[in-house]
Amino acid sequence: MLSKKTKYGLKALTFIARTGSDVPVQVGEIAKSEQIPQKFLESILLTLRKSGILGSKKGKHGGYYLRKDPSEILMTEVMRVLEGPIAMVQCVSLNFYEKCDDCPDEHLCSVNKLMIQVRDSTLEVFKNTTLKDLSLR
Amino acid sequence: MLSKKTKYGLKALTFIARTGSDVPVQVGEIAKSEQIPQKFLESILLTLRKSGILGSKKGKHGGYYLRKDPSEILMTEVMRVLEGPIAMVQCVSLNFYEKCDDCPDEHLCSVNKLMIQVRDSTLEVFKNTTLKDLSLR
DNA sequence: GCAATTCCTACTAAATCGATAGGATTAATA
DNA sequence: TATTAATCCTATCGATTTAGTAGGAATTGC
Repeated sequence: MLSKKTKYGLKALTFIARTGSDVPVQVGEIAKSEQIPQKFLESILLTLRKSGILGSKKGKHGGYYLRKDPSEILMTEVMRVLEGPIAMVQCVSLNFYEKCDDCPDEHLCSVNKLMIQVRDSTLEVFKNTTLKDLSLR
Repeated sequence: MLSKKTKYGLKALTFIARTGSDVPVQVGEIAKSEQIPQKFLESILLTLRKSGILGSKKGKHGGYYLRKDPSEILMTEVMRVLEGPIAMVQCVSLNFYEKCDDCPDEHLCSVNKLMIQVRDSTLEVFKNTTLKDLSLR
């Protein structure tokens, strides 16, 4: 299941992209419009800023803005920041690989085999979807 | 992330399929070979039996066996039994649909749009993979 | 009757999730 | 320069889920 963090994060990014401007958008505005607990959203946007997807401006009239054009923000990047590994098992993860402690040989493992396929097909979707695609109504 | 339950369940099913016979396989044998805590595995195989994927024989020389040929056991079925919904959000699930409480209109929701694609591509993998495929080395 | 197996219920420790609380820091503006 | 409004940061917390464990009842083969 998708975490609320990721869900809220995607909605917030979409909201910002849909404004179509470079003027910073405030957390409160997004929280109200998307029905997201404001404090929770704050921490999510902070994560997105630290990862470089969002930029921020502090103080009065501050807020968050996209650091790239929506058409250049891939879902692979967003999902990895918000949700973590895209693969369903670590032994199949491209960016977060770790050997299974129980599995003696990955190449004989049926779970490994299946999850590679799932990873690749999911990756295909994320690689071909940008924030611009999400923001189109 | 895939739960251990699902991981162990898939490994156990593969193990049983690989025996290639109708003689019941004992939990202890699978647990030992696949390095799975026996009591935990017991409960998993019980779930698979209740769902109709496995059959069982009690008492001495008892154990678990497949109720269908491995080539007829689809991953869609196995995954739904072990892991639950295939979709990453309920509002996109075919078998476990539920409306999001926060989302006023699914058709305008960017998360919905993205997760439908992920669901379909994952489903495509599961629909085209059988236990037989997994059991081939 | 005994041994070996599945079946069933209940419990538990640890981790994760979904927040909330409280304030520090920064920037615009009057 | 004081005020206000925003982000930034750390810490905490209750609820839920996960990954088992414990103990024994029921069933079957010999």
